[in-house]
Amino acid sequence: MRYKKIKNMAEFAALIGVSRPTVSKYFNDPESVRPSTRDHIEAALKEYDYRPNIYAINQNRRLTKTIGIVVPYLADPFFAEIARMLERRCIAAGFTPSLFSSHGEQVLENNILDNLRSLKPAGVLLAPLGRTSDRKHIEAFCHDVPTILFDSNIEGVGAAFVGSDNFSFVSQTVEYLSRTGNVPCFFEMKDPANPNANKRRLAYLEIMNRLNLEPHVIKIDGKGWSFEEIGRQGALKILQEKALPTNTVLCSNDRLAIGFLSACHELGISVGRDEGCSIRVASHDDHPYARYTCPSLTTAAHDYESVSDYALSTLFRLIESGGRLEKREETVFAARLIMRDSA
Amino acid sequence: MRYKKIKNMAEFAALIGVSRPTVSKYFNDPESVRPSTRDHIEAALKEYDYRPNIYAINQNRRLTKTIGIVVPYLADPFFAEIARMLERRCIAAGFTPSLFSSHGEQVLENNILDNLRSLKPAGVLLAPLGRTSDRKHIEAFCHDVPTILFDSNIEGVGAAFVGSDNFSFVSQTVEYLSRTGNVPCFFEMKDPANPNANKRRLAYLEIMNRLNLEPHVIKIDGKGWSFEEIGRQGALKILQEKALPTNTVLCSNDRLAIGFLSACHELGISVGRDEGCSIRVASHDDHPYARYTCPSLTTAAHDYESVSDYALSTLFRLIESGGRLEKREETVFAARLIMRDSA
DNA sequence: GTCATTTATTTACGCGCGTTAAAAAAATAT
DNA sequence: ATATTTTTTTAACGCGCGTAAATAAATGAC
Repeated sequence: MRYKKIKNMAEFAALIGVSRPTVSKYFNDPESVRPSTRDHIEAALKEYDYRPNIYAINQNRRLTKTIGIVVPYLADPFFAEIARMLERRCIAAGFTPSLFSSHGEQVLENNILDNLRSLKPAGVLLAPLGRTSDRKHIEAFCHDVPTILFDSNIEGVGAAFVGSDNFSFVSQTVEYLSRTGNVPCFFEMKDPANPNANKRRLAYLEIMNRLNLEPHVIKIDGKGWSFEEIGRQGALKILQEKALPTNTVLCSNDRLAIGFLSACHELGISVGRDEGCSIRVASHDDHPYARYTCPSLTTAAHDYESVSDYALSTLFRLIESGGRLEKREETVFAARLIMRDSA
Repeated sequence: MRYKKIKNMAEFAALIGVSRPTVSKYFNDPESVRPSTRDHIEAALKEYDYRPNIYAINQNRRLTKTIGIVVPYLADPFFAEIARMLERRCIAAGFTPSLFSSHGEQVLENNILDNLRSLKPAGVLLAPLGRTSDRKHIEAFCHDVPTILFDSNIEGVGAAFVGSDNFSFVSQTVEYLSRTGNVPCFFEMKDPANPNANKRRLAYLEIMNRLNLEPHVIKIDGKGWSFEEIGRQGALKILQEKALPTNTVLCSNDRLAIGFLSACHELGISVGRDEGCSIRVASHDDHPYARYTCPSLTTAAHDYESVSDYALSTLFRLIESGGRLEKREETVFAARLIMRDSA
């Protein structure tokens, strides 16, 4: 590395004895220049440290090499985990991921999309807030920017949706639970923000109906994204009132279940599939911490890998085809039952 | 909102009957134009939707209004939580936060810093990987970009460090544990990536020495960022070998403790401060999930609020003073003991 | 060694905005 | 009404790079 600081591409090109357009070509696509000049430039890049001004580069480009990733709540390890996978794959594909969290608020989601639009990203992967999203705003955004929705679907918005098959989650847990013990009741928030929650309840009702079993849905109060606390409070109430219709509880998602387990422990109620236990708890998502609850949580796992892989490959396809897909695609991946100790 | 799309500032200015330099002035500082013209422009902005091209804006600026936030591992809820607070405060202060995760890898940390440099951010908040960081690379970065380190300190690097006082964490937990029961042994990873871990061990040794108690440090194998699994495996080994020197375990951090609790449950060992329990477990961080473990985890809490507030206000001070502080500052905040059920 | 082909150079313009200096206009003071 | 101050306008240049056309040089096939 040499001392002198290089101001711009012209200076760099002059310094190494190559014309500026050639250097420009190199940065746009290293394969587009002759191997000998490529080597020459690359050797020079090691010597002097020069990086093109990205703002100048992007000013004229209609699209950049940025990919926006928007999640509703990054402090939720589920989204942190999927964001991690998406980021890595973007980098591997030569794009620059840019990560945003809506922190559960519509205003922020809208602001993020506004900012994102002016970043002129090649494409965007958006996991919307769900029920609290500003549908029109998102629609307008998707109209201008190639966008794939993931996790939460909004009918008709975005070029495609990639997510998990809620029916498959619930059918597996319900079947498993009813084959191994008592019939499960369904434990969920009264007004869930996430549309998947509604799908899961409907799936529960349908499956119970098919199996000719009586369904019980327990709806608890609470809003926001503190699902563990909401689950805990809801569970405390139900358990203290002894209002649990069966000894098997199927939570809508793992974070509620974590709260439920916490409440059980507080009240001295033993949870698990063992003889001595008085209650079974299962749920959905396979949250990164579901393995470490006490007892470990029986749940239905997202196919994280497939969802993130497919979301990104769909986005690349969308980008390559100029931002339009023939028709809106919806792809969901089946869950995998993870049998642990809680049920 | 009108139909026609506005290409650039000149077009917008012409459309609303104001000169382009005035519009430019307005965007740089709305206060710098006469109230009447300000109102006029703002009314027009509601009517037509025009946003200046950020790439053109930033091309000539030496510094942008971006603030980079870099954390070592975003899938760790601790960092997700602090990142959330930092982002919100940046937005409130009129900056645009840009969040990056090193995913535990040196290569990625270096790449992020390289990219960040060319983003010309007004300032950067960096929580480095720690032991696995490339010190020279970070040093070079800090030389060019106003940077505040947080969470993990690297001696002499960056304009300032803001974090938590590890000694205060450990002194409180150790005192509490030894006053309420048996003497604690210290449970940690053999080669912790995070420098705080070393400080915590040293603090433990010193405090035990002061209290005239015999220290026991248990070092377990494992590398990477899967602390829960590492803690679980380590605990299983120790517990099965019955190699625990006392019935009170102080884990270096909450994620290890979560793994420890999981192992205890698997082996049927009851954890808690109650009579019937055979072991007590405590730790440090007050991880967002520490409240929901079974039993809930007694721990020492970071002062998240103060750390993030102070880190950002220091950064703003640094930015205002042109990227240099008189001398490198180190600020640490005391912990707060959170007494729950595990010890 | 010649000719066709590929690759590099020269020259020049454009992008959208920051910025500045001088001139003009508007607001305020006298 | 005039002088003074403040604000806006006009005109013009620069930033760092993309890109296109014409020209020159290097390469490769025969």
